[in-house]
Amino acid sequence: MRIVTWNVNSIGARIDRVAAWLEVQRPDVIALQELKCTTQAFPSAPVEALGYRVEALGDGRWNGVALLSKSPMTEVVRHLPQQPPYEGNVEPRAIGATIDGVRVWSVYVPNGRELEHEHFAYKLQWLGCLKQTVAAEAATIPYAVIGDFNIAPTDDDVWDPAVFAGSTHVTPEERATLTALAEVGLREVVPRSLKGQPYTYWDYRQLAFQKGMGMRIDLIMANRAFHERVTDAWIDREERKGKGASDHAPVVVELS
DNA sequence: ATGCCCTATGATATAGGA
Repeated sequence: MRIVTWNVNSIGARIDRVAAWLEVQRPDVIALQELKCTTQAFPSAPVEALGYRVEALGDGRWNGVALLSKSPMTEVVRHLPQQPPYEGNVEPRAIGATIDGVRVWSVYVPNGRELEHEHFAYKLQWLGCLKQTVAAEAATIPYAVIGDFNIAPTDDDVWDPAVFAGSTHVTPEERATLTALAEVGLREVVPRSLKGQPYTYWDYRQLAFQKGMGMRIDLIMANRAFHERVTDAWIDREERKGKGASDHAPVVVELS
C-alpha cells in the first residue's frame, strides 16, 4: 500500500501535474494540502478518471485539504473535532478517513508567521488540538497523521539553522508539539536520506531549490501498527523540478 | 542539470506563503 502526502500549492494550478504524477506513481492514497479552492471547485474529473475517489475540504483562497483514494473511504471527518478558530473561522486544515483498515489524516498546520504574531499562538493551540484528536481516536489499527506540519523536526532539517534564528518552524515550542505526539502513540516515519538533503520544501525565490536551500516540514506521524508495516519512505524531489512545480515535493510511504 | 517567486482575488495591488 502506497500512501503519499503533498502540499500542492493550489490544486487548480497544479491539477495537470498532479494527475500526471498519479498516473506514474499510482499511490493508493494521497493526502493533499493547500488546495486554495472551495470544496465544490476541486477538479475531481481528472483524478476520478484515474480511479481515485475524492474527499475534499476547502473554503476558497487559502488552506484546503483533501484525501484521494482508490478504495472507499469511511468514517470521513472534516476538521479536527473542537478545532480552534482563527479570527472567528474554523479553517479547512484537516480531513480524516479510514481506507482498507488504515486511518489517515491529511493536515495543513498553521504557519505561525512570526513568533509574536497571534498566528503563532494559534499554531501551538492547533497542534494541541491535533494531539487531543489522536488521543480521542485511540486507534489500534494502523494510523497516521500526514501533511504539512510547518515544523522542521531538527536543525538538520533546514539548510542553514542560523538563517532561522528567531523564526517560526524551528522553535523548541513547535518541536515539542511533535515529540508530544509520542504521548498519544505517534512517532515520525523518517524518509530515507537523499545525499544529505532531506528537504520537502524549497522557496520559489532566490534559486532556493537549485542551491539546496530547503526545509523538511512535510511529515508522516504514525502509530506502532503503522510503523510495523512500513517497508520504505522517500521524497520525490524530482517533482520539485521544472516549470509549474509546487514548492513542496511529495513524500511517499510504502506499507506491506 | 535544477535555472533567477507563485497563487487567487470585487485584481491593474495585496495578502499569504515559511
